[in-house]
Amino acid sequence: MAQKSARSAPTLVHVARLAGVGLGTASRALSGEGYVGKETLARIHAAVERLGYQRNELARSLKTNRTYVIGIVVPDIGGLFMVELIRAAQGVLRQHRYMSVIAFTDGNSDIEKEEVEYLLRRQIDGLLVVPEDSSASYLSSLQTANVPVVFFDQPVSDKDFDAVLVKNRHGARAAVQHLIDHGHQRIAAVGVNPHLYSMKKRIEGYREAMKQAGLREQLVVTRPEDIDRQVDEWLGMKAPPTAIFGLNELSSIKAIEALLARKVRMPEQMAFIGFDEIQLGRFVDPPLTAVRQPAAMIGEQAANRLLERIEAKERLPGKHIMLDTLLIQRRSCGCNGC
Amino acid sequence: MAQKSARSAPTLVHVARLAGVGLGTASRALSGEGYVGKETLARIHAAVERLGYQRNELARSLKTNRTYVIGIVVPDIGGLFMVELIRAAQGVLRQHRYMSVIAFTDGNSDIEKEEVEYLLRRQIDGLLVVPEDSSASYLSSLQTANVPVVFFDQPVSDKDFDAVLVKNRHGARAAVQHLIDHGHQRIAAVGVNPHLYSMKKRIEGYREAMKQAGLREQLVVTRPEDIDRQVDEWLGMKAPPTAIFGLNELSSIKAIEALLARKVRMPEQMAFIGFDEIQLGRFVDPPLTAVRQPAAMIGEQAANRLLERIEAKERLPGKHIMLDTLLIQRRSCGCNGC
DNA sequence: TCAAGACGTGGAAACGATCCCACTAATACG
DNA sequence: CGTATTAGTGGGATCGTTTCCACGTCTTGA
Repeated sequence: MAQKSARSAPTLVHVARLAGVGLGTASRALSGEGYVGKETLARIHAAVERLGYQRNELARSLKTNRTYVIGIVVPDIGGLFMVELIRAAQGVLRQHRYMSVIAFTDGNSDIEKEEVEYLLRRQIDGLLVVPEDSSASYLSSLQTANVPVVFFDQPVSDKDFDAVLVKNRHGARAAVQHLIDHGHQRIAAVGVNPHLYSMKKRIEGYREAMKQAGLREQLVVTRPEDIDRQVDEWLGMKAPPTAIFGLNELSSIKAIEALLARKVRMPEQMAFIGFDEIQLGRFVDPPLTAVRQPAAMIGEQAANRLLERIEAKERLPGKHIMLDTLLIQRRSCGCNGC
Repeated sequence: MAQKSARSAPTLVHVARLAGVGLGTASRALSGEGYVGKETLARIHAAVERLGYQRNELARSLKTNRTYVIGIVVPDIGGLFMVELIRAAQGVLRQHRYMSVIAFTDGNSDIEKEEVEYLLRRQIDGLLVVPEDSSASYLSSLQTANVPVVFFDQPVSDKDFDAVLVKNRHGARAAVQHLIDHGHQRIAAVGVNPHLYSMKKRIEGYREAMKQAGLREQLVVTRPEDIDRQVDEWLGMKAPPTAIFGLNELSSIKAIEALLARKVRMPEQMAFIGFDEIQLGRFVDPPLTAVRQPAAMIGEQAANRLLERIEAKERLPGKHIMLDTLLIQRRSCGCNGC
């Protein structure tokens, strides 16, 4: 049981009473809608001041059917990518007077479903979700609750929903092509979480580039903790790869960690490009070349689209927004100084 | 205006009607409190199923005066420290069926006040705050709203409030002492944000250690972007410092960045210890020695204390919980292999 | 002079739950 | 047999707002 103050918090009724006005008038005065006399207004404000009145947003939301709360559901907040993305989305929402609540799912779709449904019960006005898999089990709840949703980073199978995506396939392909342009023939790729949409697309990109150049794929998708061993294996081959492509942040971190630990010279002995920048990428020797995702832009675009949907009176058709990646050329790929 | 579904969401009234029972009975059935017949229960559940009923938590909270929402207010989520801390707190809260909403203040105390007051209006059940300065302007609002609060990382001047803190002074002192034990005489310290409580305490620790050893202080507290220049200046001195102590995460990053850029050999030419671990600390050559804060523990302890306060019927006295730091000895301090 | 508007106001009915109270039936106990 | 007690139920008041409606009182302009 929550403790109660001796005198519990003042309500609008108290304010109205103290100001000597009707309840309706007090409400109008504070919401700023509708007529209210200048002098009355002053009296009401004085009363508010005196009592330290704070409006109860719960009651207000119940009546207006509007909470001004947006739920953001993401798997995790490990890397910079998510942080930036969330921050950007939050910034946009905040400007429109929405507050956001963030829920983490740990990459578990059951938790994801649970959180989404809980948020719906809380009557949030909108939802931003990085879904764990494309067949999210709560899609029907969303439909019936009729709450605007925008998906991030991974689309859902139902075409009625919006999604903001980056060109994973295209970005991966460009990165691998860049390695090929440097003359590499044996290019290995390493990743985790094969069921993720973005991972699939990046793998596609890798494959396309390799196939087009007539090169043999060396693709390993595994658990993070096995990457170290994998790098070892590659280094031990008679004809080891001369370049590694890290398919996401975590893979890149593990791979780089392994390479650094073995004092492999980059890029001479092994070139490297990662999808996603990693925090130490700029400092490490050599600085890491990487495919940068426009995290902030993803966040902004998603938030904007969500607001659009919330404001819209009619039902909007689903829309996919595709964003470009950018190849940040530093030195681990063999470029120098660019 | 939020769009409305053709048929708006079903309420308990609809459920009760469909099941052919009274409103009260339906409520009791779903909350699980009070008597309700076995057969009736089944009928109600069937109705819930049929209608896809989801309880409206807003209405419920309004009546029960309990939201099961905790606000977490932090300056920023730049580094690992905050992420870990928040995650830990959230984990504990989640287990007790509380959901948390996170608000960022950008280190701006006006935003901080705004966010806290907004959260209070939303009738949250408790608050976890990393305050920007100890004289937080909204303390009186907190008192009158009578909402349980626990402060993190920095206490507020009012002794009635709880705070979970780390032994900043002690940790800093131990780190500097460690450098002294390695034989260093000229130990510089660099930091930012002098008004922060934690920064002040660390500076105290640095000073104490230096004074006790009879060494001359070389302390610079400045803006992050000036650290590069500062390191330059130190390196250019006739008798340059032989060790640097980074007073927090950001300072350490900037300093290390500067040292790496100038290819300063560590620890031979310059030893380094940072307060707070930095993400690249483990990978950089040499691996960085650092004072580790028990981030997860801070989060847990704070969450637990908050729950204690929420559950308590009487008014609890303010309590400070102090946690130990840990010196992670890697190689940048001159130790090797330990 | 009178009707039409603009201003300004108070009261009551929601919003969707909880929960207390009153009431019935059936069982138990002396 | 009378009276507690337990199990089960329905209804209404209530949480703190917003919002609609009715009803005044002034200005206007024809």
